[in-house]
Amino acid sequence: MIRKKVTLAEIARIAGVSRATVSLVVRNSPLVAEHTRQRVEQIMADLDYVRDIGAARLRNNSSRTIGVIVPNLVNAFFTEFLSGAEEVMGLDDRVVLLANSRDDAPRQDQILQRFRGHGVDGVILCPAQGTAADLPDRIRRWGLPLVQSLREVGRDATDYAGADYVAGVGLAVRHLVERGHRRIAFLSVSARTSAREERLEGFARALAETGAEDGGIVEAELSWEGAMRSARRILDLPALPTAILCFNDVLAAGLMAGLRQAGCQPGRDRAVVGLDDLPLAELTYPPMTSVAMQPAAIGANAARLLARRLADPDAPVKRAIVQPLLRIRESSGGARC
Amino acid sequence: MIRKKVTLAEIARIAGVSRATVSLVVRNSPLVAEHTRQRVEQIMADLDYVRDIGAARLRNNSSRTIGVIVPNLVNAFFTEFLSGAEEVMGLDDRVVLLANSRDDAPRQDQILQRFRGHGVDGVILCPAQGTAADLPDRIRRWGLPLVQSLREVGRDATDYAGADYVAGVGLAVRHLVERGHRRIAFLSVSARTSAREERLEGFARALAETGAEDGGIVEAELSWEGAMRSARRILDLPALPTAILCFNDVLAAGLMAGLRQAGCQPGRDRAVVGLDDLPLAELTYPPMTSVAMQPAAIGANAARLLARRLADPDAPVKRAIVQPLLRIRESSGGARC
DNA sequence: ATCCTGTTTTAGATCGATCTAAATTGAGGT
DNA sequence: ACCTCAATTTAGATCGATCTAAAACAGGAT
Repeated sequence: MIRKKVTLAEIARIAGVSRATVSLVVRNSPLVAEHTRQRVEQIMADLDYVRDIGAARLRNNSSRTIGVIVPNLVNAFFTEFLSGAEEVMGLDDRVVLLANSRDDAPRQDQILQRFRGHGVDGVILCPAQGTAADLPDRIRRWGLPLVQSLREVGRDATDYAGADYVAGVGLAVRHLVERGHRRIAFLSVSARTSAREERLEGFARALAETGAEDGGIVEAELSWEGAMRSARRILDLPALPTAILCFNDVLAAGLMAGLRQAGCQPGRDRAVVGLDDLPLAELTYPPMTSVAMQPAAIGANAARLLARRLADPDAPVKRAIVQPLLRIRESSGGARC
Repeated sequence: MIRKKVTLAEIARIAGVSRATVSLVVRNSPLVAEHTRQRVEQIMADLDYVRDIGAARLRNNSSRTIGVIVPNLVNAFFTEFLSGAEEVMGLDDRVVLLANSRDDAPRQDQILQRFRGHGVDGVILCPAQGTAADLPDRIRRWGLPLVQSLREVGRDATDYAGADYVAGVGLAVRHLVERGHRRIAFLSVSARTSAREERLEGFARALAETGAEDGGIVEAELSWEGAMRSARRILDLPALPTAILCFNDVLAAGLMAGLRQAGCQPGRDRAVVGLDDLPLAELTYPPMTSVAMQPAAIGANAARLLARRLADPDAPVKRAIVQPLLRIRESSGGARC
């Protein structure tokens, strides 16, 4: 019942032409005569021929496969990113090899080896926490085109797709200042990544520009529960901030739950602002003010950068930076308690 | 600076043995003498040899690649599923080709062809809405092992990994009945999938078993906003239900927002219960009672079923069904207005 | 020395598509 | 009839690893 695989050679035999000719037809070469092309295409359709891309790659070195490595598949930030990248790759008839580094650098190394063995044409990498700064260089020496995204190591070493985190944090801080907040705290994460540094830098800069006071930087584990537990530490800060800006929406949501548990109503007693504007920002109570980083657009950019790099390996290094948008909802209200 | 690829032949030349021997070393065959193995392995390590899996597949027909097709990459239900599957595949040193069908059957067909061309060893498919019932058969005729998951067409046609949706809905209904609700509505989706049918069937069955009254079945578009708009229609139902069970958490969250907008407080005035227990269930206000379907566990099961099928193509068809768990929070409170 | 046996190693073909360089075809010009 | 030139087609090698079937080798036993 299971038919044996239909190959180029078989099509050629039936059509009475050589394998080379059929190969030209498959690749839409203008070299074949129109009537030959039609006959061969008819036969391919009849026999349900599927071109073996692996075999093709062996010869011409293009697998139409790209690897994508993300540090997390639960956080919507990364899955929207992935979704954007997959979408654009599909348009180009490329296929995505997916792997989750779980933010673990050794695991990430393994994955890269695996991808290498599978002959990917290029890699989109969101580097795990603790990735060695020379990783981009090592990858380059393998002859593997690389685009970093969302995070990066070795700044300017490779093409990069991201959002302007610094500006995004600036939007949030200015919004809070306009609402009359003077002392703003930042709920950060412990994991050291470029995304964290940029957000912290944006925070410091925006404080300087607006003249608002640094309400303190508190670190939480990157999880809903971690942020919830951090509420206590924030309320115990020597000089109580009236607003708290959070590293991302997940932390902001957890913090809001924690504050409420401690009898403090976010959006009324304390302002809370998130970053990323994930769908969950609309679901929290009260709905969360956040800054949209548009991860799907970043993913799409990353895919386009990689496509460009594959087309021209010697093109100059390029950065595609998405501008963030402030989404005002209700969690950034006043400060009464 | 870019070194040429290191091949088996090169290792063989340097080690002074044949390609065949090196190949045996690569595959950990017991046929090679210990000292040869060590010498060869040393050289492979020194030269940073990476085995070309594509070339290997061409000969022995195993690419250690499996395709996963999901209908959506934004809904956490599917990304958790994906995460579970990717995880287990990685343990087995397999790699995941990911694609998003966007719940579109023709697109899904294209993807399958693409996967076929890439020589995947097998496919985990969550069939798109409107998938032809004979698709599993067609895929079988291609000689491509298939596991369906989360949804299925042509029941019992293939291995299947899922959750017991019928039982899950039963848990929710019984919980509501225990809380004193007698008239329960169901907020469903328009997209026709086996998951929808099962949940509806579970609803009908649970009503029959508990003697509760069918409060009506309302359909919404599968999105947060769609559910929000449906609140009006539910409140306009001829006989107002005291509780609404929703097809999934996304709908339940939207419905809760819509109800609140209409001046009805979920969890106090009307009970709302979701299905799936996504992380967002903890973030809604009030926190949502839901039934955990454990998509990550389902994904892991799907991967294991496929691994089993690859090991033994003639094994009998098997189903792996996860038992759902009721998570009681606050949205399933009383009915006062 | 010779034969046997079990252990290691290997030459050469193979998977399916593509590349190179060359052959074939056919039309038009002389 | 012969030559040119462009348009088509093709034989054969090639990519890198694995398979098959057979060869080489070592260590006893005779």
